[in-house]
Amino acid sequence: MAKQTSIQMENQVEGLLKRNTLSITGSRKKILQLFLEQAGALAHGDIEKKAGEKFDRVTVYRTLQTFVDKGLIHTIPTPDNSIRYALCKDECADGHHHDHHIHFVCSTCNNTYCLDDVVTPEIKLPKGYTVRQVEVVVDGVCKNCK
Amino acid sequence: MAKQTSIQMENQVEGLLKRNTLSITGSRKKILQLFLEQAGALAHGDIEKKAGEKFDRVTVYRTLQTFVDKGLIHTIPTPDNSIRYALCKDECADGHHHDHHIHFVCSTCNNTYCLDDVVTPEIKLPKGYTVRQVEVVVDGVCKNCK
DNA sequence: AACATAAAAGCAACATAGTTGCAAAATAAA
DNA sequence: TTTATTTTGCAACTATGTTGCTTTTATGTT
Repeated sequence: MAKQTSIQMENQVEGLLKRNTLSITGSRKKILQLFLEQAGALAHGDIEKKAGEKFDRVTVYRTLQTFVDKGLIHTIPTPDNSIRYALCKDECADGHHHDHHIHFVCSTCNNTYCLDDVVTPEIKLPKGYTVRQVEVVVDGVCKNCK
Repeated sequence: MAKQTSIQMENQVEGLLKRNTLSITGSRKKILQLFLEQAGALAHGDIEKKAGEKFDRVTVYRTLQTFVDKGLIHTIPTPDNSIRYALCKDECADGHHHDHHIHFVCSTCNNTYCLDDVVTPEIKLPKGYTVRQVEVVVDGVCKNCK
C-alpha cells in the first residue's frame, strides 16, 4: 500500500465513516486515523496518549464502543487482560463480525497484530458443547523484533 | 472423583500448599479450597464474594498472584476482559506452566471451563514469527446449559 | 444560508479494579 | 518458647470504566 497524502487520508477516513452511517466528527476522524496509521492493535490507553490530550476519556470510550457496534473495529482479548482494538476487514458490518483470523502478541515489543492470512482452526469439542466463536491468541516474537 | 469429607479436603489443601513450598495460612487454604470445590474458573470478584467478606481485597490479589507464580493456578484470558483463574494440573510448577488445553466460556451461564482433553492445535505462522504459547478460548454453550 | 432536530462531546460524579508502603499479626524455624 | 520471616490488614492512591445531564456540533430541511 503506497503512502497517502493527508488529503487522501482524510478522504479515506470520511469515506469509512459515511459507509458505516456514522456522522463525521473530530474525535471519530482522529481515532479512526490512528488505527489506519498503525499496523497493530490499539488499547484504550494508547489512543488517549496518541490523541494528545485532545479528547475526553468518555468520548474515547464511547467512540470505540460505537466503532465496535458498527463493525469498524473488533476487540482482541490478551493474556494481560487489556482489551485491544483493531480495524476490521470490509466483510464486517453493523455488529456482525467475521473474525476468522488469529491474533499475535509480541512479547518483546508488546504489539498486537491481526494475522489475516492465518485462519482459526477447527476445534473438536466434547459432546454437548456448542461452538459459537473460536478466539486464538498466539504469544511469541514478531518478525520486527527478531 | 468421590466426594471428600472435610478432613480429607483439609489434607488435600494443606498438601498442595506444602508441595508448593507455601506456608499454610487461612486465606490460602480458603481460596485454594474454593478452586477445588469449583468445576470452572474463578475471577477475582467471585473469590471475594464466595469467601464471604472474610479477607481483605489486597490479600486476595496477593494470594492469587502467589498461586500463579508457584504454578498452582493459571490465568485465562476472556473476551470480556475479566481475568479468570483455574487450577493447574500437576505438571505445572514454579512459574512454568504447561497449559496445552483450551478454554471454554459458556455464553449462557458465563462459566469458564478448562477442557483438559482438548489440546491446542498447531498454528502455522507466516515467516519470521516465533511461537511461544497458543491460547485458545472457545465461546459457546456448555453441556449443562443446553 | 439559516434553522430545527438529532446526535455526539464534555463535564462531574461515581463505581470498580488493582497497587504500594507500612505496621500488626501469624507462621515457621531454632 | 522465643526469634526471624512471611503474610495480613489497613489506608491511601492510581487506573479504568460508567452514567446522567448539559452544551455543543453535525446533518437534513426549508
